[in-house]
Amino acid sequence: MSDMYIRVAEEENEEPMEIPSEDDGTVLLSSVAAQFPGACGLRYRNPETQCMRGVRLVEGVLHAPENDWGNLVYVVNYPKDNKRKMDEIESAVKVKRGFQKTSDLIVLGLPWKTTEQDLKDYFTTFGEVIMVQVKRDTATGNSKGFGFVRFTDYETQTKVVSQRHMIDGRWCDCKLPNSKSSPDEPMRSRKIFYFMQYGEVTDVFIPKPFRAFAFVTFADDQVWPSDK
DNA sequence: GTTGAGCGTT
Repeated sequence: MSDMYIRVAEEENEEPMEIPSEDDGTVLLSSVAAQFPGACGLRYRNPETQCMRGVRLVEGVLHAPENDWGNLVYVVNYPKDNKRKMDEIESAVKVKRGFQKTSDLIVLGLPWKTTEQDLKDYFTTFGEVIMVQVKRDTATGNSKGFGFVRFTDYETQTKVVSQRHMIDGRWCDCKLPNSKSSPDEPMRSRKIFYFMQYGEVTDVFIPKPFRAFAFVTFADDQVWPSDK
């Protein structure tokens, strides 16, 4: 009985992992938790009733149903609190995918000759454009050498802000404007949830101006993404 | 008729 393993998976349809049992046929919860951090128990689907059943757990020791682990795949239980966090992660992902607002971007370094049509033609190659502006002297009509652009999709905005742009022969920069009309930055608290699955987050730093990356500090010095 | 870091007449 010293070389027995039971098969355990994160979810019913996922790749099982073999977890060693003890000499008396039990399995230590700590053995499960070593492979599935945060685990608080096991469950399995009863072949007769097709219902999920919990595995008996007494003082950190998991006991085989009917004194035989059989060839079943056991599924890891996590505390409800963890489940709640996972829901928050999923909703945060939805926020990123669907409800992220765009803002006007300032375009610096434009050639004097560049028109709004030129700007629209250029930026449309990245994605759908809501509007473009070239700022001009009201008296002369001459370009001031900068303008604004707004995109439909936040993904497009992120892409555009993260690189430089060759427009009519000059390198230009797109940034979030300092001044008005930027309904941004309620994202700090949301972004944290992306990393909560990897460990406790102690700090999040998002560079200003926005440069499409950020620094996340963990309490633990060894955090790795799960390999799914 | 010029210029080259910045921040938006409506």
